[in-house]
Amino acid sequence: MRRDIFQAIADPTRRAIIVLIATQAMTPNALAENFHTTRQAVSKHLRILTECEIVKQEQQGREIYYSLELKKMKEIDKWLEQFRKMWESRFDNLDQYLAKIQKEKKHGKSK
Amino acid sequence: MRRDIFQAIADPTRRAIIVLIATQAMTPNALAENFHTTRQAVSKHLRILTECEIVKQEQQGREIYYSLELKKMKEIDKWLEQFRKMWESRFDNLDQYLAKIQKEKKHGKSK
DNA sequence: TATTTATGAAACTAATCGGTTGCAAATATA
DNA sequence: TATATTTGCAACCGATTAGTTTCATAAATA
Repeated sequence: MRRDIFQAIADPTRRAIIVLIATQAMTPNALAENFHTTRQAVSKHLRILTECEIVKQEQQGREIYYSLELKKMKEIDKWLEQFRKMWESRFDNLDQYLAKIQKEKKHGKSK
Repeated sequence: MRRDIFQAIADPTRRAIIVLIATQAMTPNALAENFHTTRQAVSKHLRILTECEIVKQEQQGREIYYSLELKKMKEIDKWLEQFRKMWESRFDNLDQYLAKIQKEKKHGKSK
């Protein structure tokens, strides 16, 4: 299946699952209790998240604990990087500009 | 239409559009030249991006220039925040630990 | 061993998605 | 004014999506 992490986090239920397992590993049954869907639906979401390597499994007897693969979240962050530079540079430049003209006002024009 | 920013960025063409207009405003026609789809398909993507307020329009005669609404990108960043805290505390600590033991290997145990 | 529990997978369905073609409206140009 | 250009919108279509129900398997428990 041709799924990437951006499609994976497009679904609100999957985002909620991601948030839930971020702090502690959970079983499909425990996860399903948090949603108004069947356990099987949650299982399908977990399948997709597993395919994208966003979650990892750890079997314990007949239970399977799912937990978050944090480094995959970093991939989204990496894509955002290019825009972060922009919004940071815009405001930073404004700050610098304001600081500059304020300095010039005080001390007279000096490079 | 029940669309949010996460669904908006799920489509690769829309992500490419976002990147293209991030640096300079562009018309639908100019944008369409960058993809193997019709202008109308690009127009539909722009409609979705507009509904999500990810892009803003500026009419100039019969042309419409689309540009990025940077602050919407920040919303994704905001969601990522909760995970960033985690990976920074985990991986940065790991990096520091690795750097530390490497240093100790070279120079002998020194703080 | 028989039963219950936890899980994934298959088959099906209604809704949505991304694309197309065709058209209408508005603006620029001949 | 007649024509060309730029654009958005509607209607349609095949593929995908998220959900359901049903079933099979494996592990725990009675």
